[in-house]
Amino acid sequence: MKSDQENQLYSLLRKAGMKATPGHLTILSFIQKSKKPISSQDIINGIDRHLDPATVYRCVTKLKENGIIRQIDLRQNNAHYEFFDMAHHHHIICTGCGRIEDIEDCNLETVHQQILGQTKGFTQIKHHSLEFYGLCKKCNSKN
Amino acid sequence: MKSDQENQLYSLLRKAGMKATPGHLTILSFIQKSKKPISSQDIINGIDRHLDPATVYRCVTKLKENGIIRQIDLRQNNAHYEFFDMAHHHHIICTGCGRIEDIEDCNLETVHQQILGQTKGFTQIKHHSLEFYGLCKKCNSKN
DNA sequence: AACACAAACGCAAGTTACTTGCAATTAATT
DNA sequence: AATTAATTGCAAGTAACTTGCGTTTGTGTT
Ligand SMILES: [Mn+2]
Ligand SMILES: [Mn+2]
Ligand SMILES: [Zn+2]
Ligand SMILES: [Zn+2]
Repeated sequence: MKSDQENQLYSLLRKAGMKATPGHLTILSFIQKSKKPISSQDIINGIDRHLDPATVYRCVTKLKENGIIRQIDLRQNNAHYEFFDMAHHHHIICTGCGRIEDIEDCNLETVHQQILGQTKGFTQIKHHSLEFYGLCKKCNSKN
Repeated sequence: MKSDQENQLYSLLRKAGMKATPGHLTILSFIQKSKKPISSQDIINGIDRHLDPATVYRCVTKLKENGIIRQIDLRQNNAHYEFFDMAHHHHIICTGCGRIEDIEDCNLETVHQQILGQTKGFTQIKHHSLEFYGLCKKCNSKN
C-alpha cells in the first residue's frame, strides 16, 4: 500500500522516462521535503535508507538532466538543488549564517530582450541565475 | 626599471594593505590581462613564472578578501575571478562552448529595496550575483 | 508468471580541486 | 643593517566527486 506522495513521485519519474528505483524515489522525496536547496552531501547524510555516495551523485545528475530538480549556486563549495515544481524564483542568502529565503518577483524575462539587443555574439537566452547576498536580522544585530 | 603597469599594481596592493610579492603581482597581472573571468587552475597553468598551487590559492583568497578581485560563479566546477576595477556588471555564458560576454546594464539596486520590503528575515543586501545562460551564434547555428 | 535486457546499484579505486602544517625566505618597517 | 610578520614551497592531507566493473533489479514483452 503506497501513500499518495509515493504514487505522485512514481508517476513523475515514469513520465520523465526514468525508472522508479529506491535511489530515485528516496532522493527525490528527500529533496521535496526540504524547505531549502540542499547539496548531494546533505542527501547522503540525511536520508534514512542507506545509499552509496556514488549512487546519490549519479541519481542527482539524472534528476537534474530530466528537469525534475534544478541546480542552485549559493557560493558554497558545492552545488545545491531544489524540487522543480514551483514558480520561477530566486533566493536571498545570509553571508553570516547561510539562512536562505525565496524571492518570488523576477521581471528578468523582459530584460532578456534588452540584452539580446545589446549583444552581438548571442542569439538566445535559455535561463538565468540570480542570488542576493546580505545579512539576516540575527546576524545583523550580532555586529 | 619598472613598467607603468607594474607600478600601478604595486600601489594598488600597498593601498589595500598587502605586500607587493611576486605571487601577488604575478597573479594580479595575469587576472588583469585576461579578458574574461578565470579560475585558480587557469592561473596555475597560465602564468610564466612558476608558483606553487598552494601559493596561488592563498594569494587568490587574499586578493578577494581585500576587494582587488571579485568572484564570479559560472556553473563550472570551480570559482572564477575577475579584476575589480570596472563598473558593476554581469555576464552571459554560452551553455554550448563557454563563450562569455559582459552585460553592462543592471538596475537591480532598485530591486534591492523591493526585496527588503518583501522579506521578514533580512535587513540588508550586500551584493547580488546574476548570470545569463544561452547560446552564442556559433553554437546556435550548429544545431 | 517467467524471460530478457537495459538501467541502476554497491563497492573499490581513482581524480580533481583545494587546504593545512611547517620550516625557510623575503618584503616592509625601523 | 636589524627586526618581524607575511609569504612561499614542499609535502601531506582532505573533501567532493567520478569511473570501472560485476551483480542486482525494474520494466516491457512474452
Ligand atoms: Mn527556492
Ligand atoms: Mn566581466
Ligand atoms: Zn544570518
Ligand atoms: Zn557557444
